[in-house]
Amino acid sequence: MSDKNNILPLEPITRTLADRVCQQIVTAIVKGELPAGYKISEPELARMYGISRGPLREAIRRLEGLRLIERKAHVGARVVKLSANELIEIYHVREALEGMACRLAAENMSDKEIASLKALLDQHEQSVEEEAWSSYFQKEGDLDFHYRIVQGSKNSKLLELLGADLYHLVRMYRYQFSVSSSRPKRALKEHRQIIDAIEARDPELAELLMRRHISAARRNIENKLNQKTETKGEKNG
Amino acid sequence: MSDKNNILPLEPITRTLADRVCQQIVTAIVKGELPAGYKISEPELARMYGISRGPLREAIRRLEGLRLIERKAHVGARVVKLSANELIEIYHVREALEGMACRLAAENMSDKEIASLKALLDQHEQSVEEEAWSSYFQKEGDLDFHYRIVQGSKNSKLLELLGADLYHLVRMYRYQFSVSSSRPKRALKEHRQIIDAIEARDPELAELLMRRHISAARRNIENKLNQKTETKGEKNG
DNA sequence: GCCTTTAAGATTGTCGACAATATTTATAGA
DNA sequence: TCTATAAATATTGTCGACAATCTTAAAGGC
Repeated sequence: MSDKNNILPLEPITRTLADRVCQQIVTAIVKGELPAGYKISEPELARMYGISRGPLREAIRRLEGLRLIERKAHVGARVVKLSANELIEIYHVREALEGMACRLAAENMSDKEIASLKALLDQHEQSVEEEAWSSYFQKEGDLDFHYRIVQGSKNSKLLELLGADLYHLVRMYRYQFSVSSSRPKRALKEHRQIIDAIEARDPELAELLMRRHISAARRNIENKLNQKTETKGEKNG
Repeated sequence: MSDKNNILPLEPITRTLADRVCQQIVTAIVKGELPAGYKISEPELARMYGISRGPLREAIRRLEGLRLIERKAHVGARVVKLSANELIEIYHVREALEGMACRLAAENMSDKEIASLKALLDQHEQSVEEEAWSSYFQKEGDLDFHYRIVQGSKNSKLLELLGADLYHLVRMYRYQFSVSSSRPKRALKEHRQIIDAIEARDPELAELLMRRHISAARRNIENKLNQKTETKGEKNG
């Protein structure tokens, strides 16, 4: 209580330089400020963020763990450039993982969490009807719903995998392709069905509905991609 | 084609110090030479492997990505100590992920891969009947089967998640608890059913069987753990 | 005798410099 | 003019030392 801790940060502003810079770079990549495929120069980034190469390398290593950058020995690191195929792959993984999360959530989610999630959906519905359901809120709101279900599964491994490894990639994709979830009302309805199944403590149904929900999103993307390639004309036919 | 490449290593002997040391530490952890919960001292390990702290920190950071080490800022790193609960969690994740992998494998696995996998099962069966099906071969053989199916899914994200994040943890668990798969003949029979479903190109059935297979293994472990806690007596009743 | 405070020790975080490797550019030969 | 070799450059990998932080232990006060 002396004069040493007179300024103690309310938020964990910084635990270490690498931590802080890592978060900054994550944001930069997700928002596209560091574009996909960008070659990362260690001295350049170090100068940009005002730190030495040591902590920066630590941050880069962590970003690699998050699958946001790829690195080759003696060559360097690049921001990942997810192909259409990889995006489809991610949705297959989400279908499996979030389906299981939903099943477990139906068993382990507390009544309080369920009530809170239903309230969130009410909020979303209001946004939809006000047609203020645009861009930012939609994206974050949708992910918020899915994230809460994963939390409700009470399975820390699921949370790690979906949260750390896939969450940022999906966010990056949505930002850069500015994907509107295509049919907000339809998605909201499916969300309601899911939470109803969870509230009814019906694991089978909850998993089934979540898998359908994500599977539909995947097929939607597949269709869009097919249209694009058709528009482009036949290149390698 | 000059004298520069006269000695090109068949195996990637060493790409970088961090790479090599990382693999060494993985093996050490899996085999229990670095016991669970062990406090990792950077100077000590650096001296042990004859490298500086720089590459060692790089390796430690990678190990953290593989979930084999947990680290806290300014405190240090410890070898993970997976609890019974976490082990169950991992099996839930495996059920979801490998179920999906099996579904995709039924669609994407080549006839050649299927034939090869059936040959592998013949080999396993022979080992069982010779009762040489003990310890090492059993563990690695089982994982080999599962790994090949994941490869057959042709989904690189699945391969990353199951290969990098979960594979080593399962290996570690099997080594340290020296778990025998309880019923080798039963497991082999289930493996045959699975490959049959894949060969029949029946994704639904393939996924169902794989999920049952892993789910059964999980319940088996749960039972053993319950027996243990019962034997221990009631502690927090 | 127990708790608080303070100081010592050890460990991790950070930095700048050097060495090894890959890429690029320039030059010589066909 | 094109190709291949070789030097030059830039980038990454590695190292040792210093600074900040946490842990442990001891001393003083209540």
